[in-house]
Amino acid sequence: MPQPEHAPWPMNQPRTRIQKRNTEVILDAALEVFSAHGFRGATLDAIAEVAGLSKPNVLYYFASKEAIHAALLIQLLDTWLDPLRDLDPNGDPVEEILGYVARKLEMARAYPRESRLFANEIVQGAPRMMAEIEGPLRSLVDETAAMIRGWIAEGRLAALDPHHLIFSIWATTQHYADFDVQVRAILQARDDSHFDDAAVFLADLYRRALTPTH
Amino acid sequence: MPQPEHAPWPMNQPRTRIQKRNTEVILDAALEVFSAHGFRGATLDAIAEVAGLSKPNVLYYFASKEAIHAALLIQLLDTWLDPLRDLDPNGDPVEEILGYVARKLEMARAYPRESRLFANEIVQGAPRMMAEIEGPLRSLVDETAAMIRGWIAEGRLAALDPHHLIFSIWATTQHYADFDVQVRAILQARDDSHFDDAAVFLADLYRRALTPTH
DNA sequence: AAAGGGTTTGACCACTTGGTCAGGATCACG
DNA sequence: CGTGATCCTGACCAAGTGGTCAAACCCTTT
Repeated sequence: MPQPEHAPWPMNQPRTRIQKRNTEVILDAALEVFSAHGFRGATLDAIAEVAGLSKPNVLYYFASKEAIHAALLIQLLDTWLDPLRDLDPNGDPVEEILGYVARKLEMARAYPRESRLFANEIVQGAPRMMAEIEGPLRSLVDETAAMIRGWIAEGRLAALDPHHLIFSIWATTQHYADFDVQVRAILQARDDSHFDDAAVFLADLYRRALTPTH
Repeated sequence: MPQPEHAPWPMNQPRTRIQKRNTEVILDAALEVFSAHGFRGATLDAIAEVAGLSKPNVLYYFASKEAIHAALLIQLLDTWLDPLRDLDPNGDPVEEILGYVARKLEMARAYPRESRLFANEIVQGAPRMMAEIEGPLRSLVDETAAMIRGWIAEGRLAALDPHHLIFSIWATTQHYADFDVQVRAILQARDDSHFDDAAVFLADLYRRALTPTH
């Protein structure tokens, strides 16, 4: 009878100690499984096993597989875009963008599963994220693009298409998380140190490309 | 009784007209489905429906779901790497690399499904492609990196890490295929014309970054 | 036109999957 | 304590899955 009707308590602030622990454990396990197999490829059994819980118990905390996935995505997009919001219109343009590249690369190193979760979703057509992309994400990108255009007009940045510049930064940094196995196989990397080389490379690349030529 | 024992005729040159047509139809349908859902997310029923054949008939031409997937990947990697082989050690370094970028972007435009098939496989850990990556792919990349290092030593190219340069080219060009829906949503693109802008941007980016400063 | 192969299919099977449910175990609090 | 709410589970189900098979249906060749 007292089964929660999914979910009666506010997801963001669980009511009991156990709720807090288990929702966290489940979301972490789900991140592991969804990022490794995509939505359809992930199974509740796998999530339950990684979480160390029984399948019905997982479904006690989340109404469905969809609900777990949705909870993950909502939680993700915000933190994922934070570095972009940190761009300071009053800073030095080249250094601001280089800083953004560095922060984005650092996220790829620290949160590869989140990056792959995102990648899986987009590659497969973003069926559960289109609204977020067309709404908040597009707005933020457009604002940033306008800011960059301003810098270019002031002659403080080389003239490059702002939107495609942003795309290229996303692509190059997330590549080290999404295509991790390929990068590691080619570099025969045993640890994370190639991220340092990548940081140097990307700083060089974008500094050379973005510094205005007078 | 005369069921082919999977597959008795050489896959590359089917024996009958019908075999040729149906294997092609199946592989095309499989490309569609695998690239959109990943291996585990794809179903034989879906492939059969897209192909316009019955499920048992699909399994008459391929031994299993795995076999279809393998046939696709084998066929893919070669053509995928061809542009890299076209780099001419005797050409102008900057123009050679810009040409490579342009060809790679053109492939992303012309063969987005192939790119996404590849992306799905790598993002999910490349469980069925590791051998190819650690073998032929790594060799080719290492050779190319050595060539680029030579150009740099001659002062004909800016000093940038060759491996990471190659990664960045893959990342930026394939991004337009793999993250197609995101790119389209942000640019509100209704056709393919943003690929032209991307071509201009990438040429600008890499020309500025790669041209040596004397 | 008959034969012999290549081709196609409906029916079927074992297994996996997301999800349900009744009841039991455990916890928090008066 | 004890009692009510929270937490957990084994057993179960319907739908979907990859794959099999015998029988029927072509299609070509003689």
